[in-house]
Amino acid sequence: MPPSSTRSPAKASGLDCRLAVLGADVRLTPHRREVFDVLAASTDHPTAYDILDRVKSRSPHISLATVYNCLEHLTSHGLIKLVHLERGQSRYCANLHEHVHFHCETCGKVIDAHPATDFDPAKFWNLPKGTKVTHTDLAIHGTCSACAAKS
Amino acid sequence: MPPSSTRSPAKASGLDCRLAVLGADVRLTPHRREVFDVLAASTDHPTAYDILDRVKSRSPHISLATVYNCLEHLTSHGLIKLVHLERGQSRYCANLHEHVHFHCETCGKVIDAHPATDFDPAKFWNLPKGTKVTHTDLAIHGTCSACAAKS
DNA sequence: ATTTAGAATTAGAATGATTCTAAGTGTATT
DNA sequence: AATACACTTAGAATCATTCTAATTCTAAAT
Repeated sequence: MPPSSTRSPAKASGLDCRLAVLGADVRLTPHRREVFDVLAASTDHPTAYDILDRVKSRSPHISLATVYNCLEHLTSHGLIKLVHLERGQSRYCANLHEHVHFHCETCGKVIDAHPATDFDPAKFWNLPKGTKVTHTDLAIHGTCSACAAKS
Repeated sequence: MPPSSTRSPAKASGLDCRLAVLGADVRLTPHRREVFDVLAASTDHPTAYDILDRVKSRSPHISLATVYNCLEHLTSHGLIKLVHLERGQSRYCANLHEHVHFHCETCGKVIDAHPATDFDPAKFWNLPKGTKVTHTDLAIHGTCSACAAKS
């Protein structure tokens, strides 16, 4: 029986886990919760396969399709972000704070970089009139300090 | 017979086309030249398939593999750029001026936006010490003016 | 408690994009 | 003419992702 008189708009299932993110009370099935927890505990921007491997230690029978389903659900509900840096596998990121991605072209590592000051793309680039911006994705490519030290 | 006494470092073949880009004298085979010309004449950030279709009007027997080979060659020689905005097909761009990409999430259109003023990512984001930046990729997602007007 | 409806999960097939392979062709130098 | 080597090709192979159909699970209705 639900605790409040009206049903939550998002139907719950499974163990009915909840996650308070950005003021919203999102309910998650056990698998979705595990996928989220794995990603939240990762700072290396794992791919779907990486996440499958990590979730398997807790849920050995989870399938890749379910991981993709969970990631899609979490992404569309704004709990995680999808990162496209290169051709090939997409990466995922549970850091919801405003940030950009530094991508080392030598070792492939991806590092979050947080803003030092406010940034408004409209100030720097001439967008056609009437354009509405919902979000921006900045990827900074180069060599990380560790790789730069080696060469 | 080559015009100068020493051979160009990049061996030429075919009709030995040349292209002066960014001060360099790049030699191109006919197919590479056609792929470049098609892309240079396009402002819509075509995919490899789009480019295949357009090149076919001049060279009906060109294959997709050759288009990919040519695009890879042109990209690695800095004559064109690869653009990753979404999952799925990559797009290509012959605009070598500093610019960013506006991506309409409604109609999928991609528009180049040129800088209104100088932009240095290091001023806005805290990168670890010793990091070397080679280039940045900014994608601005939103709704283009045409799609915004419709809704 | 049982039934029902609908969402979640699964394995595996299907799709789509890209890369690889091996053979063939062409061009330039020997 | 012979050789070497880059370019091109078709098709196979690979990789990432999505789809499909069957199954399981949960919550609500009976």
